[in-house]
Amino acid sequence: MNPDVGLEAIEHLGGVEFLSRHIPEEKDLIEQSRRYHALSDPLRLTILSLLRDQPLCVCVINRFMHLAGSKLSYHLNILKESGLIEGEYHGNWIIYSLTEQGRLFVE
Amino acid sequence: MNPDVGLEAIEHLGGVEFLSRHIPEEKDLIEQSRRYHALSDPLRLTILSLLRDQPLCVCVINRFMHLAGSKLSYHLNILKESGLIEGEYHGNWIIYSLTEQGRLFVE
DNA sequence: ACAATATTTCAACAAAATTTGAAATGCCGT
DNA sequence: ACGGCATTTCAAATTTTGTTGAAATATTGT
Repeated sequence: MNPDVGLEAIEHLGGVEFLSRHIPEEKDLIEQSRRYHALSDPLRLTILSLLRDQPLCVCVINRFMHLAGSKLSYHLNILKESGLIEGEYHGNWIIYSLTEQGRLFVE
Repeated sequence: MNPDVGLEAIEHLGGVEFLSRHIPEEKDLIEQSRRYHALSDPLRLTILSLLRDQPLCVCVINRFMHLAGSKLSYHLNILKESGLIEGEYHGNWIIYSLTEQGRLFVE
């Protein structure tokens, strides 16, 4: 037995399989969910906000965040791996900045 | 010792605390990360896509997804709790649809 | 009130993400 | 090459999230 909402409209269009017409491919779903996962933590969202107007080194970020170094590093790495930020050595420090992708999610 | 990038520009504007000027409040950070968490799973993204063009009952969603009922229910609940979908009984079935918020993340 | 179906809830378990502190690495100045 | 600082890496412990199957709840039709 079927509900009175939603199914007929689909059945006469080609059945349940027709529903798949807008579903992204598996690999895109995985990439997308990976990016959302990177955004799914308050600490990481804070880091993105900090980088909004200028690149910053880890030490300055942490003047603000007050985390164990390894913890901050862990979160920076997740943001980096998902393509939201990038980091580069300048002398003794690593300066992180938003990528173009990352910028899409700030502000 | 401080890096040659990022800090002075901040120091003379009011120090590290000035960085906080764009950081959302804690409760907003938590709500935001909660929403992103809901989006951080391929199954859940698939459900949102399925609902793109029409509300659907759980049974029709599952004709497509082929999940254990309790598993589908678990994911539906996460989407609902984060405000991306809403469900309502129509007769024997619960019909889920995208909320306005949810619509922002589909397509 | 009862049977039948759709869906959710619950508790136990499994898997994945996060935290922690110690050790390693990278870059600079001497 | 060495010493010092910034940052990362690693493995173990902890916490959170996701899965499973059984039992509970909700709704309709009789």
